[in-house]
Amino acid sequence: MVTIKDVAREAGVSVATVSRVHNRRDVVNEDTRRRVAEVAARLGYSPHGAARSLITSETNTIGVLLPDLYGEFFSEVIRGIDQTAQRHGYHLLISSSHDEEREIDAALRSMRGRVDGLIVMAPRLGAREAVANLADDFPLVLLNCAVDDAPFDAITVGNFDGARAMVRHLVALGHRRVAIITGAERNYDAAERRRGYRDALREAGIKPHAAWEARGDFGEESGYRAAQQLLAARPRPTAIFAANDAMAIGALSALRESGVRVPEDVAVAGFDDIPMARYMSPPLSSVHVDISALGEHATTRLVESVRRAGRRERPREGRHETMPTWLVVRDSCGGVRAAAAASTPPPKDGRPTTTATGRRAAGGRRRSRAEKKSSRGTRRSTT
Amino acid sequence: MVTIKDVAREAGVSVATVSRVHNRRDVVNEDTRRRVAEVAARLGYSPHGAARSLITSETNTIGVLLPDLYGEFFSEVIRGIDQTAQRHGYHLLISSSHDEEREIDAALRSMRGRVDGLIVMAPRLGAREAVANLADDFPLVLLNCAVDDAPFDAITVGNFDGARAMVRHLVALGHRRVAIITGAERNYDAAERRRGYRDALREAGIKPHAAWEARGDFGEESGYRAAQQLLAARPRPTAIFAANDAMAIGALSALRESGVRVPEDVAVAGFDDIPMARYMSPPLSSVHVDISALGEHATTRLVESVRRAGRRERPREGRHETMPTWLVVRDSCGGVRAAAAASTPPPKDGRPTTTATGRRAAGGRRRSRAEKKSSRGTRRSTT
DNA sequence: AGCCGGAGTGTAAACGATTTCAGCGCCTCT
DNA sequence: AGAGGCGCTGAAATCGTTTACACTCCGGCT
Repeated sequence: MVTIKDVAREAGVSVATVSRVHNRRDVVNEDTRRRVAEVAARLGYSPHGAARSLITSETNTIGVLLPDLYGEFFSEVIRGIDQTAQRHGYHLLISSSHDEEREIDAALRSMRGRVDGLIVMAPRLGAREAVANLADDFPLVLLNCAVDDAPFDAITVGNFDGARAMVRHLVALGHRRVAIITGAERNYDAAERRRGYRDALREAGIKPHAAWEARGDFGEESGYRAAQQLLAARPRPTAIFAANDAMAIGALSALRESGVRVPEDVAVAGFDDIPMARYMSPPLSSVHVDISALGEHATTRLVESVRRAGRRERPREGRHETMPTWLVVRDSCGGVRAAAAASTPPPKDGRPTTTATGRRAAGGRRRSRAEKKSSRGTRRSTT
Repeated sequence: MVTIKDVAREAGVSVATVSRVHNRRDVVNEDTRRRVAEVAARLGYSPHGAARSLITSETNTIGVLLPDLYGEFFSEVIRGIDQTAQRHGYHLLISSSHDEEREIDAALRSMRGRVDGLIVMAPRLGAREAVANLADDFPLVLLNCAVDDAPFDAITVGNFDGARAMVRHLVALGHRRVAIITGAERNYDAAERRRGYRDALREAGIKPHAAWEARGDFGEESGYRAAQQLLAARPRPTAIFAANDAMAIGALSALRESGVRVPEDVAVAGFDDIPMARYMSPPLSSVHVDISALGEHATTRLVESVRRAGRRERPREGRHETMPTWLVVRDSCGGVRAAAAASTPPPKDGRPTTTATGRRAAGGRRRSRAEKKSSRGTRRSTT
C-alpha cells in the first residue's frame, strides 16, 4: 500500500508538502503542487483514513445503531440517512439487530474512535438506559425512542397523532366496533400507536374491548393471523386498524380468504403508507409517514451537533421533535368520499414540530420522493 | 476521552500491560490483570479504533458499496450482510447511490484505510471498470454484476435460469402471447432476466414481439404504467412476466382497474418473491430468491478472503457463484394445480452453484428465514 | 552592506494503540 | 555461590498522517 512517504520520495519533497497539497490550498508553489499531484495520481495514493483520524480526531463517519433491519421502514430510514450523510461528506457505520441494553452498550463502545457521532434507534428502550455509558458531550441523536424529558436530541414519528387521527376517521365513518392489530411488544412506536387508538375511542365514548386488541409484531404473517382472530370475536369488529402496513396487508389477505368484503363488511387501515399501499386490493388507507425524511432530518441534526462539538461548544441541544403524519384515505376503509369533503391541506412542508427546549426551526430540505409522488388518495394532516 | 495512558497511570502500570490485559490472555499476573480491568471499567475505557487499526493494519470493518438503497431487495441484502459480518466481529461501512464509474471510484478510495475488504454491487457496470483502481490483492467480492471471466470473486442471482423457468412455466400453461415488463435500463439483473425470457420463448418456437416488451425500472409505478401499455397492445398478451415483484404488484393494480381478471384473462408473475407477494390479491407467483442469503454468502466469502490476506496468501480465488432460485407458483398465474403435479423438491439446501475456477464448495450456513417460512405455494427448483 | 519579511519548504512532535526486546527478581540447579 | 531460566513488566519503536515551528532563500529597503 502506497503511503505519503512514497509519494514524497518519488516527488522529491517532504511528507509535509504532500500533505499540504492534499489538504489545504495553502502556501505551496504551483509547480511543486502539480508535480506532487501528478505523482500521487500515478502511484494511486489516497490517504490512510485511520492515520488521519488519529491525528485530526475526526473520522468523517456517523454511526447508526438499529434494532433490526427488517422491512421497508428500515430501508427507507437508512436511505434518508445515507443521502444526507453523503451530502455532508460523512460515511456510515451501521450496526443492527440490537435490542438488549447489553448489546447496545457493546456496540456503542466498539464504535469508539470510529465515529464522530451516533444515531441510535432503540424503540424497545428508554433513552437513558440505551446510551447510559456514553459521555454526555458526545454527539447523539435518538430516533423513535421514549425520551420523556431527558436532555437528548430526539426525533420521533407522530405515532400518537397519526393513530388517533386514523381511528377518529374510522369512527367518523360510523364505525363503533373498531379493532386494532398492535405492533411488537415493548416497542415504543407500537405503544404510542395503541395509545392513539385508545384515546380516539375514549374520546368517542366507545368502551374498549379486550377482544378487539389483537397482538401483532409488525410482520405480514402476524397481521394475517391477528385478522383471523378478530373475525372470530363476537361481536365482530367492523373496522380494523393495523399498527403498520405490513400487518394491514396480511389482514387484507386473511379477510379475502374468509370471504369478507373490504371495505363493505370490514374497513381496514394501516400505518406508514409504504409505496405498495396504494397498489393493494383494495388500495390501502394509511397514515403517511415520510420515513426517509426522518432519516434525513436526524442526520442533519447530528451533523450540526458534530460541528458544534468541533467548535468545542456543547453538542446537545435537548430538542425533541416529531415528524408530522397525515392520513391518506383510499378505498380500504370506505371513506374516500367522506374524506374528500373534510379534506384539509397537507401539513406545512413536512417539517418536524419542536416540542421541547427548541431554539429555532430546522433548516429547509428538499422535498423527498414520497412527497413529490402523488398519492392517489385524499390527504389530511393529522395535526 | 480516556486513553490507555490514563488507565495505565491510574492502575500504576505501563501502557504495555494495559494493552496486554485487553488483547491477550497472555502472561499477565492475575492480580495485575484484575486491577487493570477494574480501573478500565471504572474509567469507561475502550480502545480507540483508529489508533488500533493504524498499528495492526486491520480495521475489522467491511465496506459495502451499493448502487441505490431502494426497496426490499436492498434492505434484505444488507440484512444478510450485517448479520454475517456481526457474527464474525466485523463492522459495516456502507455507501450507496453509486452508479457512475467516477462516483464508485471516489467512494472506493475514500474507504482506503477504513475497511479490510469490500462488497461491491454494481449492476450497471462490468466488473473491470467498477473496481479498476483497486489493488488486485485487496479482498473483494462482487455482487450482481457482469463479470465474464474476470479474475474476481463474484456472486450473482440465478436471473437467467429463474426467468427462463418462469416463462417456461407460463408457456406450459398454454400461453403463447407472453409479455415482459423489463427492469431498469443498463442493469445487469434486468438484462439477464430479459435474456431468460427471450430464451424460453425461442425454445418454445414463439416469435418475440416488440410490443410485448414493456420497459420498467423496478418501481411499482413503472409496473403500473407498463401494464396499461401492454393491455393496449394488439394482439393483447395473455400473460405478463414482470422482472420484479414491485412491478408485478403495480401491474396487478393496473389490471384490476381495467377490469381485467387475473389469472383468468391475464396471468401475472414476478421475480424476487418478496414477503408480501403471497399476500397479494391474487397471491403472486414469483421466482424465489433468497436475498438475505445472498448477502450472507457474500460476507462469508469476503471474510475468508480477508483472512487469507491476513495470512499473506492471495486473497482472491476467482470463483463465480450463482444463488439458486426456484418457482413459487401461486394463484396469479393460474397454474397452481398444474405445478403441483409437476412439482420437484426445492434445490439442495439453497447453496450457491460454483461455475468457474472454484476449488471447493462453500461451507454450510444456517437456514435463513425465507427458507424456514412455508411459502403457501408450490415450489419448483429452476435448475 | 546589512536587515527584514515573506514565500516556500522541511523537521519533528504529536495522535493512541500494539509489540519487540530487554531487564529485573527470584528460584533452581550444579 | 554463580549461572541459567522463568515469570512478569516496562521502554521504546512503530503505524501514516497533520501541523507548529524553524529554516532557507531572495528581493527590497534603509
